[in-house]
Amino acid sequence: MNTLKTIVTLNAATDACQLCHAKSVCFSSHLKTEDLHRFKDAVVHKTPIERGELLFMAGDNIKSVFVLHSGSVKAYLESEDGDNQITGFYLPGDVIGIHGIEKKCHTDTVEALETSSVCEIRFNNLDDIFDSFPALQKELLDFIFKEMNHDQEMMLVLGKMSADRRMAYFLLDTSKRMQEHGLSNSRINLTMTRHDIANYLGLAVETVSRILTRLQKSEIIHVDRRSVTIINRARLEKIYSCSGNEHIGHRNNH
Amino acid sequence: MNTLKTIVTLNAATDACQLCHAKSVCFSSHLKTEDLHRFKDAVVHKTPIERGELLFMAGDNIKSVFVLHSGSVKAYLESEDGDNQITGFYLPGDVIGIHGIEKKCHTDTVEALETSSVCEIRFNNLDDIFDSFPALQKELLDFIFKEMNHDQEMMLVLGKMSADRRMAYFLLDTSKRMQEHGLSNSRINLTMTRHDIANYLGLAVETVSRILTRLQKSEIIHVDRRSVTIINRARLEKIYSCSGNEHIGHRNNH
DNA sequence: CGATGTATTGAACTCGATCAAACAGTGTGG
DNA sequence: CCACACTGTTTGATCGAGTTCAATACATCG
Repeated sequence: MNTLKTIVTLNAATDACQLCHAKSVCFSSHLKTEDLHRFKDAVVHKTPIERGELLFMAGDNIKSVFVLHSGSVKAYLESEDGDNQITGFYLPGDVIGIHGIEKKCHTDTVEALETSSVCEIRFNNLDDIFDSFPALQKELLDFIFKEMNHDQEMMLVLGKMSADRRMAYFLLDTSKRMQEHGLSNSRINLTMTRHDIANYLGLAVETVSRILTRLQKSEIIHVDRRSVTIINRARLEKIYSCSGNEHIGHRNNH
Repeated sequence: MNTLKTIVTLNAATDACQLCHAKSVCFSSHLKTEDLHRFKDAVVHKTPIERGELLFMAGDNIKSVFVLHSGSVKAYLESEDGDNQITGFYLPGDVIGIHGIEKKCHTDTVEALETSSVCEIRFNNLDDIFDSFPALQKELLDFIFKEMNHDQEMMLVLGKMSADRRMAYFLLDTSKRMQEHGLSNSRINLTMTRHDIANYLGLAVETVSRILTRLQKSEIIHVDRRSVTIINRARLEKIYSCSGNEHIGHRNNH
């Protein structure tokens, strides 16, 4: 378990990007055709990794950046006591493995939530990353800044919000991100466990479970195992934005 | 209150960097002499801002990046309900105003904690920021990545740690950063209020106050108003790293 | 001085954690 | 096909860390 897969270079690497179903959301889509060829030479497709397997671990040397091709993964920081903190969930098109670039080694560990595959963009020299593909520089930076904004937003969520608001935030944010990645924005497919959600939001599993149940009883969402459908987005947004007012149902409303 | 100061270009801009007491910690120290001249032309020194005044606000257009020259500032996110979240405290040499660059407007607000001054590095075009001074590119990126790692670390602090651990983290981290900036690492001068510390750590003011008192009674730190001296760093580190064990004194140990 | 912002301390309360147990899927192997 | 182990999820009952409310102390400054 948790072994790193060996790298397999595809013969058809040149065509791979054209055929890639994540093409439209991949940051390489911003390259001009002449650059695209050089880019493809740097790209290595890795064999899929299974649920629970690691893409890399905190401490590993960084020699490349990854773009998630299919599936979904979680990134987490390892704490001194085994109490990890999930820092994010990633979807196809997302850039992975940029944290700790300046230290030349990963600061986080990335683990597959389901069978997933990535494109690995190799660099001879880490300092090259921003020089090799000038056209990609802006895209990569945009991604880095988006990541920073997300992390700061999480500071607000974790530092200030009630459990209900955190959960509402998670559902709305996941919905938004799925939409940005070309997926349905009302039916959310949770590839992570309740435990992962709880960890990410700084809550206990039981709390996550209870809130989901309450949201369902209030007919704001519909929950079926790992599939969550947003029924009443307005009320969910109200729970997220309002600190008071909109409460989720009562103990017994029969 | 809270008005932005007008910009004053110093005649002696060329010498300013040489004379600057933050020179050794400023990222411009990595420039070669030929670049340094071009750099100085881009630098504008702003008149000092007083405690409570804003350097910029969330939503303002970004047309430059700042380096803190003297004093200290806090950055915070504004929440929909007036409940802000402080995302960081900055010391001389720190780069400020990089969040939201890809959106071309600030995502956070920066406010002086004491009389402070900054160097403003102007850019004609935001996309220039990483092209104008190739030698600075790495330094600026290092700073950005360091910031990202800090933000993620805060996710762990806010998501997983007890109030005691958060406080220990804050004291140790502040101490470390002050040392990196060439200041004493055992006597910490807190330029922010208890309220700010509480906000930053996701706690109530009263909790911060109580923990400081307890830490003092246990002879781990000495508190005198805004000045905190670390007496027993080992025990403080134990509180930070251990989740259990090392507890801070008892109610009454007389 | 009094006035104001900041800090401490005490008492009561609450949200969410923890503990405990049952339940639901999903294999796995006889 | 069923018994089983195993992992993930739900639900209930209890507990406690930290919040909230309230009052007081302290520092600084007009």
